[in-house]
Amino acid sequence: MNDALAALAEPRRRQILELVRWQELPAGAIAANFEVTRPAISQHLRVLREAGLVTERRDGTRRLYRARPEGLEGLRDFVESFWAEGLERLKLEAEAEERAVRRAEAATEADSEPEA
Amino acid sequence: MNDALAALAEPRRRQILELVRWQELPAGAIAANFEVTRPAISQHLRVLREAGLVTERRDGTRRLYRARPEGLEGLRDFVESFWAEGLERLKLEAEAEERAVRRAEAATEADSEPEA
DNA sequence: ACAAACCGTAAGTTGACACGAACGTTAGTA
DNA sequence: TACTAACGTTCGTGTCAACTTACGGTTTGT
Repeated sequence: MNDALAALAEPRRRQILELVRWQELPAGAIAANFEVTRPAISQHLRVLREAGLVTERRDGTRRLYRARPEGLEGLRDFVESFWAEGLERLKLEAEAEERAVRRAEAATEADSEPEA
Repeated sequence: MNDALAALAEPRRRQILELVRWQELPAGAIAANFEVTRPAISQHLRVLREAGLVTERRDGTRRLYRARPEGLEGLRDFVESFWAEGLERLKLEAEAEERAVRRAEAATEADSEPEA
């Protein structure tokens, strides 16, 4: 999960990941979509591969890359738990707030009723 | 989503986020949990705040911070869609592979049967 | 064996960022 | 008003990563 976060933090690597999301593409074809040099893309592909976000398959002189969704599993679990538990916390606080308001209202009634 | 990824890429910011996940804490108390100086933590808190991952509330001279799970919504959607569609793609490919195997088996039977 | 195609690697440069030291700001207190 | 506490901010420094250029390696075709 840690590696996936660092790999995804780079915008260009997210673009590369989008490219090989549905298609299997050779490194040269991927590099042709950007304005940076081919070695730069090659380095990005290595980071993505070491993070488990892409697979590499050799076909003759070419190397074919493809997105690997399983590499996002750890990050998915992290985000999902943080998201779910965070909303749960907000819900509990909202309920506690509501109870506090009701107590305040009850106290106000108790104060004003003797006067009424 | 973009900002959240860059903010979470830093390990220390993830630790800070864990600290204020359930508690609301002042900057000094957060800094006391680490071996870096308070200004460094203050800068991290600013990054987290600008990324929408924490809320800041002033109480006298102190500033209280707390995790803000809604800030993860964009990143959650990104990861979730990539994850779900990726697994769907793998499933479709597995089915296509199975059909190819069946065709190959049928062709083998058709070749061998005339000899039998 | 030789050349071409495809790709990764090594070294150097540059920009971004985390960090520490010093200073500034706001709020509470005598 | 002085004084202190709790933070934030600015500036200079070191480090890391993305990029380019140049080079080396591997596979395919002749």
